[in-house]
Amino acid sequence: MPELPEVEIIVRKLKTFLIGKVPIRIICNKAKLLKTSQCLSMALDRPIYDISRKGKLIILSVPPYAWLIHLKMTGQLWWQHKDTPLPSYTHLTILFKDTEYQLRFADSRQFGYLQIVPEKVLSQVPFLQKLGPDALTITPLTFEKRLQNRHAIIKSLLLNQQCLAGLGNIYSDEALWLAKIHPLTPANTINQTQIKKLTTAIHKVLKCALKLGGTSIKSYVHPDGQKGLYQNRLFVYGKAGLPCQRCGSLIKRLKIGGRSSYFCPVCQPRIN
DNA sequence: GCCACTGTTAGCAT
DNA sequence: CATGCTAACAGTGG
Repeated sequence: MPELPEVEIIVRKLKTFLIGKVPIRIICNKAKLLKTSQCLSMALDRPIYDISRKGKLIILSVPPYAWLIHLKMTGQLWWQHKDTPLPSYTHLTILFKDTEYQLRFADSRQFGYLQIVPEKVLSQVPFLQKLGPDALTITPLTFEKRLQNRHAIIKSLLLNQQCLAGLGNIYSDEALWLAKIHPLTPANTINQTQIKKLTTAIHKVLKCALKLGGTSIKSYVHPDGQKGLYQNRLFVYGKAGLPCQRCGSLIKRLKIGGRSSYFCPVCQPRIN
């Protein structure tokens, strides 16, 4: 569920809670969600220096280690007092020095993980190595270069984190609708003007979602429990059979690579 | 109950 | 290399 705006909001809020805090213990109830190559205790008892993200991956800088958190589809991070009842499917709990608050990692589908690696080898983590440029800051020119030799359809490439990092199913569909591009369009047939429009559309939809606290459809919450509001501003995602807010035609749903794609057949005509 | 669906990604086959 | 399919898992809704 969490795509770039949701992850960015989590990072911003975690910063206000966690910078300078010293993790002293990790309680792990589901071993496969905790990936550590070295002795775990080595990574504890050091202050959190910074928190950032690359695409949808959260990175806690805890020198000389980096803690990587991926929420995948249903992962949640909660910052809660120790006496607050545990959220369902809490698999990891991180305790800190001098506070009764805890960072809790819940994930019903158990696809997410916390991986601790020496900061030195961060650039060798395969997932990070392959990750494309960030969707929030990519320029039309960079985007054009990455699309020009690709035969795949644009919807698949927007979801491909190696092509562009940060978009998921919701914001891909929203951006294509804003840019009036059919999801099945082969990437290498999209002209410069359209790529520029698509880049602008991606930036616009991500920034607006950020401003509204992200999209809370199923499980997404901020670490303090607050929910996003962008689900009220979606134009096409999940809107099959409803009128297009631009032209009134009925929104269609298409299965692309096993994922639902929503689009307006009139605003987003198939050209190629 | 059963089946189809869900916001992600890695790994494998083609 | 590029692309497409499936699995990992658990919940929800028809």
